[in-house]
Order: sequence, then structure tokens, then C-alpha cells
Amino acid sequence: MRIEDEIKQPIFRDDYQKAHINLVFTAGWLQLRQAVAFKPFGLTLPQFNILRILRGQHPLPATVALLIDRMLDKTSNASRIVDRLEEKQLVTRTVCPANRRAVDIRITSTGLDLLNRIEQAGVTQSSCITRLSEAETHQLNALLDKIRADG
Amino acid sequence: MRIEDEIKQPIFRDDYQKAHINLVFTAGWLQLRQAVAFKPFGLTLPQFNILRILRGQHPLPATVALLIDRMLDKTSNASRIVDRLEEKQLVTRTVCPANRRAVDIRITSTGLDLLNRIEQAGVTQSSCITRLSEAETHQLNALLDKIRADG
DNA sequence: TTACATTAAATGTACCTACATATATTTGCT
DNA sequence: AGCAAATATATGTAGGTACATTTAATGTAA
Repeated sequence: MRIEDEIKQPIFRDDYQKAHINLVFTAGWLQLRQAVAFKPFGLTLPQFNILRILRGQHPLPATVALLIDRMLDKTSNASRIVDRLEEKQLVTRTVCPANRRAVDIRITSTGLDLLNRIEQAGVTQSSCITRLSEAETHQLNALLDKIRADG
Repeated sequence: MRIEDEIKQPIFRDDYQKAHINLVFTAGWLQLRQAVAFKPFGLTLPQFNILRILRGQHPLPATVALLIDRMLDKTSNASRIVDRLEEKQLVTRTVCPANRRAVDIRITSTGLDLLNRIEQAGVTQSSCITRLSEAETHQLNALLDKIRADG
């Protein structure tokens, strides 16, 4: 559906403004769909992303600083997202013996199992972007990178 | 900058996954820049958008239902955003005389002044998307619309 | 070695989304 | 008229972002 019809704003200042709104709207649209897919597993999107980073490190631990470094959203509060995962016993937190300021965070076997179940359910496959051809996807990536150039 | 370098993930499953992440990341990047630009004026992005809708209606009032209809994010809580604007005396709320379930929301002259100051400061002009050519912008709009096709 | 800066994480606050539920008013049906 | 359904908004709760501040541990230099 055209963005004009989605948000009932028939006229934009110019195509730049339209693209800006379209971009933000489409990203929100994608994120909402993902969030709905994760809901049956009791995870939010940021929680899922952190679990995946922890699996990437496993069996080594990760610190909060490492999580922030790897996250899409640098300003999000990794510490509190880990709180939620810890409550659900999907991760453990222990003081790092080598540097007692830092905290070693590890994914539990329950956490690993959950990730497997989510992936076997195909939740992470259906990215909606597949409506584009490969060439179009390539184009899209180039355009997005250009928007952020020197940013 | 390429998305690979932005988030330090050198390998993606495929170009679709990469485009998905790129899209969400770029939208967040744009929104953060806008939020920073509005901050000196004491407004958040959703607050600014609602003020603009109200100016579009002015001197007629808008109801909460109308605001939701016009907003990008349908699930956001317009009622509470109006709370904040009312505290700052940028809008007024009065019970609609014709339908006492509804609430007439109007932008105040203070609110109109603030919008003018924001626009004269050029905050709403610099949309960052201007790094693209007109043809590229057109292409981007088409790709985004296609992603959401039949959505 | 004490004094100060730096670092790692946690916490506080304001505001936001997402979704469920409550309250008040109006409409429609019998 | 009276009552149920629909409508308009507000409120409650859980979790998230953004950003400032706090606390504890470590590094560093006089």
C-alpha cells in the first residue's frame, strides 16, 4: 500500500519528506511484525537479540559493555534487559573474577533451548523483505547506506 | 558507512536479513537525529507530530480519535501525549458539547508560536534523506511500498 | 601510598509503545 | 422507557529508549 494511504496524508512537502516518513513507517511495520512473532515465546525483540549475542559467545561469558557494543541500539539499557532475562532464568550474572567491576553474563541451557525452539518455528526466517527481488534488496541496502553517509 | 561496520556484524545470513537490519537501523538513526533537534524546544517527536495535526485543524478542534487516525503509530497512546502538551499549555482540552464522550483538543497560541519557532529554526527541513538524488528517493519510496505490499 | 581520574555497571527519571481494562456517554432495539 | 451494544477516552501495567547520576573497582601519578 502506498504510504499516502497508510497514514492518510495525501500531500507531502516533497519526495524527501515522503521517503523519510516512509522509511520510519516501514521500519516500525517490520518491527511490530517481529514483536508479534516473538510474543508466544515470551521474549521481546531486544531480549532476543541479547540472547543471540550471548549464544555467539557461549561458552564464554559476555560483559554488559560487550552487549552494548554489539547491539543495534547503543543507547538502550542492556543492564535492565539482562534483568528480565535473568528473572526468566535464561541467563546468569556473576561478578567477573578478573575485574570485579565487570559482570560475566552467560546464556543458560534453558536459554539455548528457547533460541532453538524459536528458530525451528521459523520466526527468524520470514523477514517480509523477501517481497523484493535480490537486485532490489541490493539497491535498498545501497540507498540506506548512502542516507547515513558520513553520519 | 556500510551497515556491516556500523553494528560490527561482518556476516549476514543473506541480503534480505541485511536489508531488514539496515532498514531498522537507518530509521532509528533518522529518528534519533530528529529527537535531538527537537530537544532544545522541549518537545518529543510524537508531541511535535500531534501539534502539527492540531495546527492543520486549527481553529477547529480535533478529537483523540482523529489524532490516532492521522498518526504514524496507531498503537501509540495519543491521550497521554496530549497530557504532556496540556501540562505545557500548548493545547487545551474541553469536553465536546455535541458528544460528551469526545474531547475537543485545540492548539493554543503558545503552541502555534512554538511550531513557528521550530520551523524557522529549520529543524524540519534537514531530513538527511537529501543525500539521495531525486531519482534515488523515488526508487526508495517504491521499494519501501513494495515491502509492505498487501500488508 | 594516598589522591584523583577512569572504567563498568546499576539506578533514577521522563517519556514512549503495546496491549488490556475501566468509565462514561450515546445509540439502537424492543 | 429501558437495556444492551457500541463508541470515546482514560487508565493500568509491562517493557523499552534516552540521558543523567551514582556506586564500586581499578589504574595512575605525585
